[in-house]
Amino acid sequence: MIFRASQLFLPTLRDDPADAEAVSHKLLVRGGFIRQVGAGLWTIMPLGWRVHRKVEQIVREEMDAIGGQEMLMPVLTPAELWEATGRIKTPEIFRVVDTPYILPMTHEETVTFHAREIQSYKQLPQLWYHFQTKDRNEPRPRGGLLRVREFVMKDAYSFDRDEEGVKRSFEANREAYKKIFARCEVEAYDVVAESGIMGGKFSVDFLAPSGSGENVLVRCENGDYAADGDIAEAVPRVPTFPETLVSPEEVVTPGVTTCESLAGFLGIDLAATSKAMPVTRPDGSVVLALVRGDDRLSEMKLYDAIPGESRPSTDDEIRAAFGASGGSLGPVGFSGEVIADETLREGQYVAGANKDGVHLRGVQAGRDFTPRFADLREPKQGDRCPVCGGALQFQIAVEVGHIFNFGSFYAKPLGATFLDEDGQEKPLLGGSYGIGPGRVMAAIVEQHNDGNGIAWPRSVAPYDVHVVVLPGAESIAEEAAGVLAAAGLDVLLDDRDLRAGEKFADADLIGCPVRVTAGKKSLEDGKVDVRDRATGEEKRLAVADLGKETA
RNA sequence: CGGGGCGUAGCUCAGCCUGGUAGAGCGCUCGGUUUGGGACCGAGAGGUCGCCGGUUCAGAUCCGGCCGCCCCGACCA
Repeated sequence: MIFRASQLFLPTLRDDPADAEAVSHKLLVRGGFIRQVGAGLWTIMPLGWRVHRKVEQIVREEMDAIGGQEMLMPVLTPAELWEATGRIKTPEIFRVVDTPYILPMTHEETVTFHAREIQSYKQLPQLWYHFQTKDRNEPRPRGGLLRVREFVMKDAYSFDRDEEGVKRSFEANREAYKKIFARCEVEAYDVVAESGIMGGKFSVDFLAPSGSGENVLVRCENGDYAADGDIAEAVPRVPTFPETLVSPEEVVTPGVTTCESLAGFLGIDLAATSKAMPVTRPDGSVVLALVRGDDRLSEMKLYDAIPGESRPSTDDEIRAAFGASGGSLGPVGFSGEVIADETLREGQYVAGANKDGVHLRGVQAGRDFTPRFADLREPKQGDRCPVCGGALQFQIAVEVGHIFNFGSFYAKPLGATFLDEDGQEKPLLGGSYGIGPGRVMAAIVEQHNDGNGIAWPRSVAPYDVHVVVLPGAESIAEEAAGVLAAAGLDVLLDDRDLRAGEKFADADLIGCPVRVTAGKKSLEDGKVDVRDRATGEEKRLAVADLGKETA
């Protein structure tokens, strides 16, 4: 089909929007793909919607290929379904005031409501999906389409009779997702997002390296390890220890309150010091967390390691529990629980002495204090791969997909059971699989752009070919567009009354994969310029040859 | 929710400190010259300076409150 730019709503901007930071945010707004309505609220404009629909179609085809059945569940949802599962207390849920409805963040409750019609193991497995609006009262939307409060999500739900089936469904979806991202030309890695805890539940994130995003992808240079930075098990370097002591020795360290200044003062390796962070549990007890001096404590890992809702201790609590203040805390002589990072199992470290201005050398776990060990450190640049010891790369990434095994979490409270072969009534075992096409769009732009604009992969480009019409060459441009359209391509025909430079700039910005230019030269030789947006390669082709060359 | 920043024409911004007739560039409309990488000349249209209140003869400007948006952090099935 041919689409005439002169008649389209294609508002491109010359300048970056003032409030944009992320490349995808800038380019999608400048190119007229999206416009902001409020914080985290975006209209996808006609041009952007063409891309969105192409991403959707790829997702649809791959979901159908693994037996997915498309349906449509309503946005407006009875709150009672969410009361049944306890998720009603989720703070991000929008409630519709003075009604018994909510605007849900996802559809597990609703889909499980329907799964109650499944009676027998003979009907399993099932895989259902829809593309539907999700509303989430995000505390902080950001980065254009990267994090929003309302968006269309493809969410799929599987139901199985046993763990083996769950695993098959999960893996089928994982493979489908890999194909989806490959077809969209998004470089994405599936990484374990959470493992082995909470009753066998697990989930996998798909992370796309990007110029901006909210996740950190940790990846081994040899390709045998990839993880979300939040949970990556990276191996830190081995410290250079000073000479071993038979028991801890006090050393006076006036005014030394940081590990860096401590290491400098003593002339030792920063990695041979330890850092203490006290937290207070709901019952008022103080727990001391210990990591190596060159590491950062992961608060997320720490709070995961302590049951209940803990928080950093106040100065008063610290003084009461340790008899010293912030910079001089240590595990020796502390009566409460100590949680130490795994790195502290071996070796002797310098730690605070619980006296202001004094530290202890030669402090050894197991001998001088008895900690509980846990992984508490944040992985960092320079760490090695836990599989092969290779160098780890750290990249900012966008979470483009998330697949989740939730077991009977929803089926039990909602009473979605089936009769198994053995005559037993059992809860259905479920999984959910989410992709946001809008976020995928943003990730594609993050990965496919240059100084002039977007370079869409062919599979998701808003139009296949952008035909630039220069003055005098109107008829040959029409002819070229006709040949391309006859070959089954969607053609954006830029017939606007603008200068060549502006049309070229818009073509680069909008980023259709192929640009065809018809100008005065074309009148002489009947040929047009065909330029590849991504590589910049240009060739001159006869109009009649266009279809076969660019299809 | 904590920290920082911003709000003036469709867009990007200046003016505010030091109160006195609201500006520039781009875009838009009309006319003309141009036309293979964001041209030029001329004439125009376009603004309750985020909102409310206060101080003042006088508020875009000073003071107070509120709202909105962006960035960092917390949070993120």
